[in-house]
Amino acid sequence: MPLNAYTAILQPLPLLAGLETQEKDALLQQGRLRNCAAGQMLFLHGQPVTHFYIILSGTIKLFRTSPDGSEKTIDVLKSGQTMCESEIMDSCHNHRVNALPVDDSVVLEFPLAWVKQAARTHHVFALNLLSMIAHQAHQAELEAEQQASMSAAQLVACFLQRLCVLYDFNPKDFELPYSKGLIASRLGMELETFSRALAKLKDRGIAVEGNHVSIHDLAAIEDYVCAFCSVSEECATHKVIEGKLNRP
Amino acid sequence: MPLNAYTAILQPLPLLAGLETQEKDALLQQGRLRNCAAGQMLFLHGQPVTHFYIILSGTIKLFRTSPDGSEKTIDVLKSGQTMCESEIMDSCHNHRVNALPVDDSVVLEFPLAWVKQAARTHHVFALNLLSMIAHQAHQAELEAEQQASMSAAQLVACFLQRLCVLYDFNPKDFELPYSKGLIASRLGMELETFSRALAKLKDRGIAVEGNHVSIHDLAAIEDYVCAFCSVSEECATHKVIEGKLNRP
DNA sequence: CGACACTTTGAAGACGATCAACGCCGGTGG
DNA sequence: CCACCGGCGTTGATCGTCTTCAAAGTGTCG
Repeated sequence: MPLNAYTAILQPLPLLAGLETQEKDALLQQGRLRNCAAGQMLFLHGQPVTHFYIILSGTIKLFRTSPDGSEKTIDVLKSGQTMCESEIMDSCHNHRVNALPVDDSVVLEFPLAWVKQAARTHHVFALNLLSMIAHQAHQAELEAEQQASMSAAQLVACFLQRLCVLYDFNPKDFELPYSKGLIASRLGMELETFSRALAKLKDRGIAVEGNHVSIHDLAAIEDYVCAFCSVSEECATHKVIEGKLNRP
Repeated sequence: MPLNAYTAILQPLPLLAGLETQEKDALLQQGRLRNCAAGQMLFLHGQPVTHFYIILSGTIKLFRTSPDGSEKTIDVLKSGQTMCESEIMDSCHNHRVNALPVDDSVVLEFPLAWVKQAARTHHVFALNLLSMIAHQAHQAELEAEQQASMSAAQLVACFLQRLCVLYDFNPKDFELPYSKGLIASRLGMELETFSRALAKLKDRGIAVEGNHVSIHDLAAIEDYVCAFCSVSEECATHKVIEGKLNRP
């Protein structure tokens, strides 16, 4: 069965942390593998929530559109991330966002009942779920705060750092995993503003040429960005990045 | 026992929905009543989370301070609302905000173990908790989006509407429940901006004199504000408000 | 009455959005 | 092989909105 190909993604899943390998396998077997072509909506804002998803490969954009036509990217997800965990639990059982694969993607999809059943039978699963949702709520709050209090350039610097952690990139030298337009939208700014922000970051030791990024002088970036993080522990991102830089 | 005085607040609590009256009472008995003088911090950002709180009377401001001294009000809570439900579940077990009573307030406080125990023994409780947290996460996201896409005046109009629902005010005629400075901070804007926003709203049928507010011409407000809400169902606020206006 | 917190108003400045034009590149079709 | 096109990104100029600083007005409470 083709699920084996994704063991490296599925076994370390935080949602399943604390379960035995066999228990994990038993749960995962119940999922349905689904290929999603780039550009083909996976689900729509307002539709009833029917499934829970684990992304196995590709990139999926979550966004909302206002009646006035403007589009806000809520998040851009990669393999190993999950979709709809909090939408499932919200009392209004409709999707709160549109989901659109940016690349050709593969997801593992589970019916709602699966989540409820898993939460009932495995206490750990329920706790993991709660913890994930609570954490996401926190992140959303934090991001909102940062968007309000940081300049465009700071937001970009911050984003690049997070990117390195999420994708395990070496900050000195990596490629943007998706287009600048998408990044700008993710950061809630116009493409022009994003472009100008990159120019400003040149002076601060972040060089971006085309899709290639290299971050030098981490200390400077930290001063620039982290002064606005509310609490040092919340800036654990930097720790991870430092680790990367100091290694080979 | 003095808890009886708050029956009107405690019995309809969404967190306890679906439990028998006696079960609710048994759970609530384990809480400790606590008086909080205005201006005395209830807990601090970064401290370990030790309790879960139900607000019985008064008003409590949740906020964060940046190292640069600026202060962001996350929320302003009233009786019947709860604190720390999602902080409890987050894996980092520290407070993410400061809590400061604006008025002299009374809270019912429960140790962490109480929440975990209640979630274990009452399935409904666990589900309510999850649903609340998921819903809050959604609200935070939505608010962030609105802050980015609406003008100051629109945000204020929107806020006043929500205020009417939360406090069961008659939109034609009510008093602001706390200071304009606090409202401005809650909306993520400067007091001056808030003040100017009120001036603009005069033309649109929202009159504010001192602490007194009267909203006429609800249709106009809806056009003004709701065009930016992502989906009509999410604008249920308006339905409630209309109900109020059409009554007596 | 006077101190003080709260609010309003004015004027200047910063920042991002918007509009418009241009450069760059890969693909398509003659 | 070259010309044309469309998607993507950059750059410049302008505009509106919010913040900031400063000053004056309002109210309450001793």
